[in-house]
Amino acid sequence: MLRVMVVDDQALVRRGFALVLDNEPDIEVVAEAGTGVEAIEAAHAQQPDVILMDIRMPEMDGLEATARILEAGDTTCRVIILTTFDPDEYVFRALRAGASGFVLKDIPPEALVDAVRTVAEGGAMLAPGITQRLISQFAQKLGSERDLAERLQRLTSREREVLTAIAAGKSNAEIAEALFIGAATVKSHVSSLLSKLGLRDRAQAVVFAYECGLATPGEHDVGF
Amino acid sequence: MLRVMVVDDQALVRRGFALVLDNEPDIEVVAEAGTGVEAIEAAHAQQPDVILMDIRMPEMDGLEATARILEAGDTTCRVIILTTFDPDEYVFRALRAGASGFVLKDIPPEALVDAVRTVAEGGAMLAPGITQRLISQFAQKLGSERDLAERLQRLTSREREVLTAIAAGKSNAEIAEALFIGAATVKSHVSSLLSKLGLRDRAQAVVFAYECGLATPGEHDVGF
DNA sequence: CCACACATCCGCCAAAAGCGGGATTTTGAT
DNA sequence: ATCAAAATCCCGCTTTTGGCGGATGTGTGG
Repeated sequence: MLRVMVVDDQALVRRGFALVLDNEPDIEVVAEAGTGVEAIEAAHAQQPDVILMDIRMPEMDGLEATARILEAGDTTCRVIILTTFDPDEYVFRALRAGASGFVLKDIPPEALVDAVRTVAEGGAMLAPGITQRLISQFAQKLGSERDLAERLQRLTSREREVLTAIAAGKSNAEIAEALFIGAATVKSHVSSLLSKLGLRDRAQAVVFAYECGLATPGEHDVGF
Repeated sequence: MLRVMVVDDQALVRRGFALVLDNEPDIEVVAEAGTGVEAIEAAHAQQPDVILMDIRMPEMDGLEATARILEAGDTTCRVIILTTFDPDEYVFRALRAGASGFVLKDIPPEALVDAVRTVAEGGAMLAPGITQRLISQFAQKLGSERDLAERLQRLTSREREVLTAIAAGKSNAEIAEALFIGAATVKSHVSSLLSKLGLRDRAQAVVFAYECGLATPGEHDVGF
């Protein structure tokens, strides 16, 4: 039995969703909440499997509440964000908060039920437009890498190694130490790869490394 | 009326999907193809709205065919990739090729029909697991950007401007020219921002800019 | 076998970058 | 009005960097 909680400040909306879900034999609405604070308390007390969370609410908005509930770590529940209209500005915050779904309130009842089941099973469900945008953003990044990656092949393996190190923010001396070669040799490799790639300095080399996918954001700590 | 094309090397599978779709009043299967090459020809000739594309096929796989069809630009059709099992390795290629959907073949018929309609309307439809992974990857990246972006706030607006220019591969002289200030001033800003961010040189500054999202791959040409 | 290309290595030198000062003006907030 | 912060500029000084030339090994193909 799927234990679901519905969070919305409008009681009528809340009851509507709750009725739709309770009508399913395998779904049980175990809690309702009208504010973010209530939601946090109820999530802790009832430990639902899935939470349907509205964004606009008094006291604390749904995204903040989502983040707190999931950060607490004392629960394994998953959250579907409900919104009325253009989700553009909220979607990134929602994903960062840890939401597993993001659907519009005009979703057909069957689709909502599907979404709850899907999310409970570990999947994710986004409104079609959101998915489309997520894909676009992803594809754009991957797309430009191809032609640049070809230029990478003109480098020797040693040069690629050096370029990777440069893209990690290492100085020539550090690269020399890491590769067990002389500092002068590193400079030679650097000069060579800059020339081959048509770049001027190591800063441009870092840019190139990121643009072609040799380095990708989120890989290293920027502790330096 | 939605014009749909089904591409799969197994005739039975093809017919199965085609029958399901043709059964809908607003959907018409206008073409079928058994190979990637056939798919390209048929897409050009029939101009379908949506293409259901299998991955594994002789002659040319579905991803390659998808890329060619969409690259051609003489069509506005959208593609849903069909696959049997673990799509892990194909997902990125598919998204890069321009696919608007990625679903497993064990999808329920109604859901497939939904997917076709959704995609035709400009949305996207991914298998729940895929969506989940896409979200995870996104959330991870956004997460690491968060704290770094805070450090960005310690900079003055001018310093952020300079940092952006550095992240574009510009030299101090070029930055000076672009901002209508003296080269010495640029050096001051650079020194200041490096100090504030705890970085050593401009190469690390570029890394920081990419890691915190100030610069993102795929934005500028690496023509320099 | 021997040229030739290529990768790898090193030293020298000029240019750029980065550092630590200091000074002036503009801007904003109290 | 006043004070603080930011933005602008300047100047030496040291370190790093990048370009140039040259040395060595390792193949590959004529």
